[in-house]
Amino acid sequence: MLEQFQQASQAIADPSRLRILKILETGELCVCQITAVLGLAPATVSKHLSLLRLAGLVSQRKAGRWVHYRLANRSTNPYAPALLRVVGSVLGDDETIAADLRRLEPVRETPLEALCAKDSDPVPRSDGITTR
Amino acid sequence: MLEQFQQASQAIADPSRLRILKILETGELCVCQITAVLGLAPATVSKHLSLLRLAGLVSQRKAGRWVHYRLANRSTNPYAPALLRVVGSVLGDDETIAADLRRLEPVRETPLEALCAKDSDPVPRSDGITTR
DNA sequence: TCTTTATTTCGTTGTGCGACGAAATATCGT
DNA sequence: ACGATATTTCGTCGCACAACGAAATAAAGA
Repeated sequence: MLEQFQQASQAIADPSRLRILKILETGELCVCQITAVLGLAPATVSKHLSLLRLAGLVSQRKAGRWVHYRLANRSTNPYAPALLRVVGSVLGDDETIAADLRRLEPVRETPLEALCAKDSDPVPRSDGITTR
Repeated sequence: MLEQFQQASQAIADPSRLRILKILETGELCVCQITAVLGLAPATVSKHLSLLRLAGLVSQRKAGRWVHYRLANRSTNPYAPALLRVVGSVLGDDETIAADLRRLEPVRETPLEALCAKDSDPVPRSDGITTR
């Protein structure tokens, strides 16, 4: 019990995972879309998603080559709903989160085949800082 | 903003700090009382309390030799109230927390002068495990 | 003032985790 | 079956932190 609460609260206590949860609030996303928005290495994003899934905060759905993640509805972790509710009620005015959501828009427009292609253009950050 | 949320959620994502918050829900306590209940070294408890205070989850009040801590009402951290509310609504049935509360009762009965004396008897754990 | 003691600070040690690149796995399209 | 690619796993590095003992600080009482 105490361990489960710790696991879930630890999962939301990381900036990258928080950013993932906030963009997932707009709906299901596949790993390469999340990677494009965050600007982190695929391995890093995958690890974060794995942790979020173990904590019961997100669930996954395999569809062909792609794995789609979404916020968990009925969670295996009894503390996930309350914590997800807090996350959802918060950080609406954070600049990092807002920038992620702006970067997410064109990502959602682009077909997965084009977005995930090896030589596809990275989604630029609005502040001009380049990652990777 | 993101940092403040991270700081507060990281603060609640530790078993020892969670135990501290849960016993503080019954009211103000001084450091030596908390130490007696948790069975951790004073330096460790002090560090945890310092972190909780930086995160805006608790506030302190100095009274003579003793420093009393309580859950923060009006916090410096905008995310503290929501997270404290979650903590308060949860873990009522956890055995570790329940044992802490049982150990807390006699601690509250004992005057601080007797409780904190160097050679005072430690409050035994109900499960027989001895710490330190 | 001197002693006692509650609390904090300091320094150390062991552990956990976030980041990445490289390698392994799985699935699609040819 | 084969090559391409999305995702995960593995191994590593650097850093943050939980725990403690020892030393420093602060306040009470003699």
